[in-house]
Amino acid sequence: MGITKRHIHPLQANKLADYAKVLSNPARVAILNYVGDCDGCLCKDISEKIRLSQPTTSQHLQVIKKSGLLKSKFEGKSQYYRINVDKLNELKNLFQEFFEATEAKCN
Amino acid sequence: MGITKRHIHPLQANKLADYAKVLSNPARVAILNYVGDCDGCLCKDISEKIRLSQPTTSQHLQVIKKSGLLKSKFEGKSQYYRINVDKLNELKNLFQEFFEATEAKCN
DNA sequence: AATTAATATAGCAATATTACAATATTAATT
DNA sequence: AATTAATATTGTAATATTGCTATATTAATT
Repeated sequence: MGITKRHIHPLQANKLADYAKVLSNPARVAILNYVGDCDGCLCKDISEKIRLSQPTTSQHLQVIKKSGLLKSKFEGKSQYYRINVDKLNELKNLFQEFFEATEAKCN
Repeated sequence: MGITKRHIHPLQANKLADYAKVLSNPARVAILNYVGDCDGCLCKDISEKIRLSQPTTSQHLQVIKKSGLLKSKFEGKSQYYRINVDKLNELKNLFQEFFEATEAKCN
């Protein structure tokens, strides 16, 4: 035991929790804020901006990218990160629906 | 090391991450779904519904309550949980603003 | 006062997360 | 070919999370 029992919960609950987990670390939120600001960001720049080491930043970037919220493009040895706006909208709607559905039940 | 470095991040990033952490476990999302449905739920009923033990459910309830998303009232030995709709709205707006602000930057 | 019922707490084991330094990989540049 | 620069990977340590069983607490009921 000690591991989350995903299989006993509804799919929707697992999905929301998975996305929430991406946002559950302030470094990742800060990264998303910064990547939104610049237009194509490098890992090195991000790591300096958020003041975490390059490897730590790289790992966070991979976690966010795996969720689909970030996309990236290599140009030579440089990898430029951008927000995936489609995915961002998907999340916005998912959270919105959760909050509204939960609120609607309370009447 | 190994602990999240909250102090290096903006307050807003920490705040969003804290709330996201509450939603980052499917059991807690399932609890919120269920408590929304019933009108005043008991820990025991919730634990049966979400199929986790009573102590585990109790702990999740405390985590959610600490965030403000749930409120409760004792009647005798029974504790009735309800959604705190005001807090729910606060979260809805917080997430909404995050998604919209992030999206707005991408233009 | 003893019993019952609802909830909370303590203690534990398994696993996950966070962050780093050191190193490896990769691709452009000299 | 050697160097540089950007990123990724490996290994590690500290801490956090998840869930359980066993037990404690609390308040109503008998």
